[in-house]
Amino acid sequence: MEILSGKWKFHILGTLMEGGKIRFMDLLREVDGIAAKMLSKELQDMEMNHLISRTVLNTKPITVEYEVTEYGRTLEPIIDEIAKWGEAYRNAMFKKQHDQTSEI
Amino acid sequence: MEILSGKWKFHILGTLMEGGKIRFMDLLREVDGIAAKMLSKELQDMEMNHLISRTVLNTKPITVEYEVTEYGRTLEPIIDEIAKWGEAYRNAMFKKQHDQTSEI
DNA sequence: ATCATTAGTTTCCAATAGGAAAGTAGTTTC
DNA sequence: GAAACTACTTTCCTATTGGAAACTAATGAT
Repeated sequence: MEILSGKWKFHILGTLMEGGKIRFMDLLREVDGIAAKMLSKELQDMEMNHLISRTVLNTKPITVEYEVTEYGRTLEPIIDEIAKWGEAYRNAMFKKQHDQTSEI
Repeated sequence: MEILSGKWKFHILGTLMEGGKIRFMDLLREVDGIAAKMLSKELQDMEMNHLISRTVLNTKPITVEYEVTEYGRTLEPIIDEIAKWGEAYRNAMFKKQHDQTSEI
């Protein structure tokens, strides 16, 4: 699943799946810790893969709404399965202080 | 799922799940395109996360067998769900020539 | 002695990922 | 006219990822 690669796509997609249509700035606030550049890049990425749709609204300051597409919804079983796993095995935390992505 | 991050973990885990116990050199041959360094690193990573086990056998030239642990097996629903998705939506390839993560 | 096979490790390097901060541009409010 | 809000983009920089190739070390075969 290279289409879900990167640090943020799962979180963004999860947020959009439970929240429906969400504007850029609201995503920036809801996805904790993400920078504008990353959010923009990840959204473009997922839009290119047709997982989400982008709609520009002609409001006072323009706003842009993002939404999971029908195609993106087909990923829900996977996202759900992962969420389920997370809940079930979160307690079995086998990570240690010198975590695997770094050196000894 | 940072524990399944990287280019190879899914492939290695999938191979081990269907193949049972597999030796290093056999994995190197079965996981197409992987370099020894990467295989070694990813196996260590997954061993640290208790997804697989490593067993040294005292054969003529020593051999090392890798196997999915009981804990690693708990990821099977996720792997299966992803495989299912891949089969169902492989045809809907929305990736274009100037693709963001790979080449053509 | 040299080669092959086992399971790695080491080195060197290029490409990608990711973050902080500032900038752009249009509109509206004070 | 300055500040604020929208949605980004740009720049600069560091860290991580990943690959190719060579190397180590033990053992066995030719």
